[in-house]
Amino acid sequence: MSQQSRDDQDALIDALAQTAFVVTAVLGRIGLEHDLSLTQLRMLGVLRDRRLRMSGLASFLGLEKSTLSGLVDRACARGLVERSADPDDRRAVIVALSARGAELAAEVFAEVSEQLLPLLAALGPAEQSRLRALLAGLLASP
Amino acid sequence: MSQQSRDDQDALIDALAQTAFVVTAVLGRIGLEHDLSLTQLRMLGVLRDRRLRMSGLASFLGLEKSTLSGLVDRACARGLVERSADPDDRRAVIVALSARGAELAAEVFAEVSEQLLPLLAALGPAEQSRLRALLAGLLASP
DNA sequence: TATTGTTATACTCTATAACTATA
DNA sequence: TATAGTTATAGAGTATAACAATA
Repeated sequence: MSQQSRDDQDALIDALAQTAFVVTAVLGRIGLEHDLSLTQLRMLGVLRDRRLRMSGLASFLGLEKSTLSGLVDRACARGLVERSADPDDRRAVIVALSARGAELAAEVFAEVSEQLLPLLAALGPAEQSRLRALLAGLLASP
Repeated sequence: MSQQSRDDQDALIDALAQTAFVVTAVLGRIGLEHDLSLTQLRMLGVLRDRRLRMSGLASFLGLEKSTLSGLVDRACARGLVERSADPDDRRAVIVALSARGAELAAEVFAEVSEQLLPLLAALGPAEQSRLRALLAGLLASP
């Protein structure tokens, strides 16, 4: 039993797309309050746990290296990230959060949690666990 | 029991954000193949079931009216949407999909389903139902 | 006067192509 | 020759401010 009709699947896909838009909108709004585009926000998020070369960061974000040059330029000018030389390869440039960038990233991502939490409050604790497990399954699928 | 620890909630928020990025990436990639930005894609999606005035469409998409003017200009130039007069208010402009726009929208959104479905295959039928219900609860919350 | 939409302007994000420096 | 980054250029998306036409 419990067959999935075409309509059921469509409804799920719709729900997923809408959820994506809602979450993205929250990220965008919080970013805006700190003068950060979604891309800058993602960059800060990626750099929270890592130091990367320009090329590595570009492929992480799915951007061309020329795009990243501009992105890093602007973040650098604002003192959020820093470029440094790679001692192993003099062509390469390492990008890392500055102290101020790390501080801002922590602040922003705390706000994100804060603003998504009320959304989650619509679900009970058991349901939250269940949702977490389901999304984990989804994300693991490659 | 079944208390939610801080870490559990953070994990759920992380999963939500990642899901949003994955879904958005799929939408973006399919859009790209048809020379449609995410915003153009959303506009087509909104106009699938509605005819709207410029102002209505702008607020639907969360954009300034001036932004929408350019967006509609470009979509118009490609023959995807059409402007027409509002008989009730000569200041207003009605935007609607053209025949070709409707065709493209149907095609693109069929592709979206096609590409998200395999992701969903990671879950069994009962889990899909459960996820749908949970997301619906989430989206209903505000 | 207030509202609807467009235009002018400016900035960010994005890619492609050409270039420099290093490997 | 090939790779890492930057620069030049161009186009889309975005907002603010000024404007025209209509209500």
